Parts: sequence; C-alpha cells; structure tokens
Amino acid sequence: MSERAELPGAPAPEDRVVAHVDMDCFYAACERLKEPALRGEPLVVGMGYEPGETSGAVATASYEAREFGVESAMPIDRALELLPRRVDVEDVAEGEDGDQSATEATGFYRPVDMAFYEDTAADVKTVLHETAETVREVSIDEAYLDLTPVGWDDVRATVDRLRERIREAVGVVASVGVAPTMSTAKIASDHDKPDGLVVVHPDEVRGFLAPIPVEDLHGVGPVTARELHGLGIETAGDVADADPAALKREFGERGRELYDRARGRDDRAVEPRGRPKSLSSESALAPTTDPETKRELVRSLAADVAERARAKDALYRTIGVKVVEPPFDVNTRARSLPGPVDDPDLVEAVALDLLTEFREAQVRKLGVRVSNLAFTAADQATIDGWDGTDGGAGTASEVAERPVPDGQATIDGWADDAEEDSTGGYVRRGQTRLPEFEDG
DNA sequence: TCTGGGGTCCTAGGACCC
DNA sequence: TCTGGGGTCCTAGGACCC
Repeated sequence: MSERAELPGAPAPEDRVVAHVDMDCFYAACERLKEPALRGEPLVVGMGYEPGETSGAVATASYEAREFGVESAMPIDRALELLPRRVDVEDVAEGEDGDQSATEATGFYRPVDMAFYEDTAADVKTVLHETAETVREVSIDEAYLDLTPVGWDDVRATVDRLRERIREAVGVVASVGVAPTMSTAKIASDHDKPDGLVVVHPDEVRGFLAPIPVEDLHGVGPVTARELHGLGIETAGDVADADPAALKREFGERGRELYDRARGRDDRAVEPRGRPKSLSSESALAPTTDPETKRELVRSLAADVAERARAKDALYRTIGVKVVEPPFDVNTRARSLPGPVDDPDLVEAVALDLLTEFREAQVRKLGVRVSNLAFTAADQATIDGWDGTDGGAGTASEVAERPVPDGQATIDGWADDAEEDSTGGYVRRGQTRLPEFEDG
C-alpha cells in the first residue's frame, strides 16, 4: 500500500502520531504580555505601521478585533475604517464611567515588535523541545512534533501538559491538532481555535476531513479554490471522491498531492527544518520614478541582506532584485556568480546593475535577495554541493576564477586555488570578470 | 479589501552538453 | 548538414504559506 519503502525500524506512516502546535494570535498575545491592559480589548498589530499613521497592513488581529471585520493582511487604513483607533488605555476607564459608546467600537493599534516576539517564541520552542525529540519549527508561531513515542493512548494527556506549560511558563495560548499525518494535524489544530485540542485517530481521518472546505486545505489558495469550485469540488470529501487523473491534469503534481492529502495520505515524516534556501529584504515606498530614490533603497536593502547572510554564515551564489510596479506587477531579475561569496559590495553592485533595467519605471516596492546558499559553519562535515559529487564545483579553471571574499574560510575542493590568489585583489578581479557585468 | 515582509516550491523555456 | 533524445543549469513568474 505504501509507495515508499520505510527504513527498518522506522514506524510505518499509519502508526505515526503527529502534533501541530499553533499559537493563537501570536503577535497580539505577545503585545498583551508587554501590556496586560490590552487583554480582552480589540487589538491590531500592524506591519509597516507607525503609531498614529494609517499605512501598513494587519499582521494579526485579536479575536475581539475580528468581530469588527478586521482581518490579517488587510491594509491598516481599511482596518481603521472598521475599527477606529483608541488612543490609550486610560480611555477605557473614562468610557466605563462616562460615555460607553465612545469606546465600544474602537481598538488598539500596535506596530510589530519582532525582537520581542522572537524572544517569546524561543521560550515556547524550549517547551516544545522538552516535549518531543523531533520538532519541525515551521514559523515563529507554528511547529510539528513527532509524538509517535508517546502513542495514541497517552497523547491527549501529553498535549494537555504541553499546553499548560506554554500557558504557565510563557503566558500565551496554543491550539494543537493531533493526527497520523502532518497535513491532517495541521487542519486539526485549526479546527477548534483558540485554545483548542483536536485529536484525530487513524480510523477517524477520512470522516474528519470530508466536510472541510477546500480553501482550508494547506496549499489551496484563492486561485486553486476558484478552479476547484469550477469543477464542482467544494470539500476535501469531494476531492477524495474526484478522479485523480483529472486532478493531475488540472493541477499537475499538486493535484496528485491534493488528492492524497484529502484522503489522509501523507508519508512525510516530521523532520527538523534544514538551512534556509534564500534570504531577502524588501520594502514598500511611495510610488516613484526617481532613480536616486530607488538606488538608495536598493543600496540599503542590499546591505541589510548581506549583513544577515553573514550573521548566518551563509555564502550566496545568486543575487537578485524584485521590482514591483503599480498596480502590482512583480518583476524579478537575478544573476548567478561562478561561485559562492560573502561580499556585501558585490550584492550592492549586482543589485544596482539589475535595477538599471527599471530606471524609468514607476516603482512601489523594491527587494534584494540572495539565494543558492552554501554554509561555512564548521558543524558540517562537508558542505552541500562542494564534495565534488554533484558537478557543482565545475572545472579547475572555473574554480580559479570564482570571486572569493577576503578572509573567507577555505572550503575543501578549491582551498588551494583560493589561497594562491587570496592577496586582497582577488575579489575585485572576480567581480570585474563577471561577463555580464561590463555594461553596468 | 488596490496589497507588508519573509519565505518555499513548482513550472516552463532557453542554453548548453553529450 | 540534418536529425534525435536526455540531462542539467539558469532565469522568470506564479501560487502559496505565515
């Protein structure tokens, strides 16, 4: 039945116990840790939002704010129409003994404070890792736990304890879904928010999934949902009953996956996340055609992304820009180097060069990205792509021409070539030799 | 709903090699 | 000179996720 051969000793997929932990309104919950007076009040956390302003978008809306129609990703000015801003907490007291209606339909707005949320998330992750050997951290507020060793009989008690510990030790609330697969656990954690625990046993999976609307399936966004509706497919049950060949025809590989997941089939084991594949930095701006404004922003984004790459010990081989023209036309341009580098000046130079194509364009957002990452960290025995087995290292002469950052740790396979030329002038020579670089 | 920022994965076409 | 097929890498765009 299983298409994939399992390693000896590994549990068969149907015997797995997977938990998906999802923090409820995480950013808002963190703001309430800082400011307990915000508890129970409508609260909107805005990205790209500054106190008193109307720009930016909703990162998280508390349940109280959602009552007014405020939703995630909504522009702040739209949220302010639905839920006007209350200036400070003292207004609440005034409202209580005075004019109640003045405060009833207002809420609090706070800008995103990532550093604080990351600290809080680290405390949550500590609890998660104390509960399970294998944890896959998906995002700042979400993770999968492999609870197979706990087993079905004890999993509810284990998760109850986990949720209690998160509440006590950190002060925020999590919803958890438990199921035999990651995809079903994910849906289960969403099923009884906030503060929910939904356990779906193996023999209940199909019945649990059947009534779920397709838009609630992981991987189904607005586009796919619309296409599915066009085929008369409204629920996961409909997907499970559909012709898999037709789904494959319509949606390619994703169609096949959709079909499997709707039937509760998902052979993925819970595994820790690997290293990042790309790093990027982007920023919106008041639409402009001014070249120097654009260049200045790209310079700062390039510096930011290069700095973050260095902090993560990441070398990059591809540098790219993103240029968004009104209304929302996304353009990307990228250029690959002969070999991985850590070179902030090169990031800036390449990004500016790629930007020249959009010299005349009106621009509402700009981004800089590095990808094709390789890592220097000493905790890796061999560096991916550099053990000579995938052909990525190229010929000896190509290797010799690779730009090498000053003082970079040597990497097996081309250390000798690099050292020969590591006289400080190497980076400059590497840069000017990039073939497409001359017209810059 | 005229849209913030950080990511992942997939697809498709072209270049290039054998 | 033309014909074929397979494989890999690169770029660009798109859908999606939190």
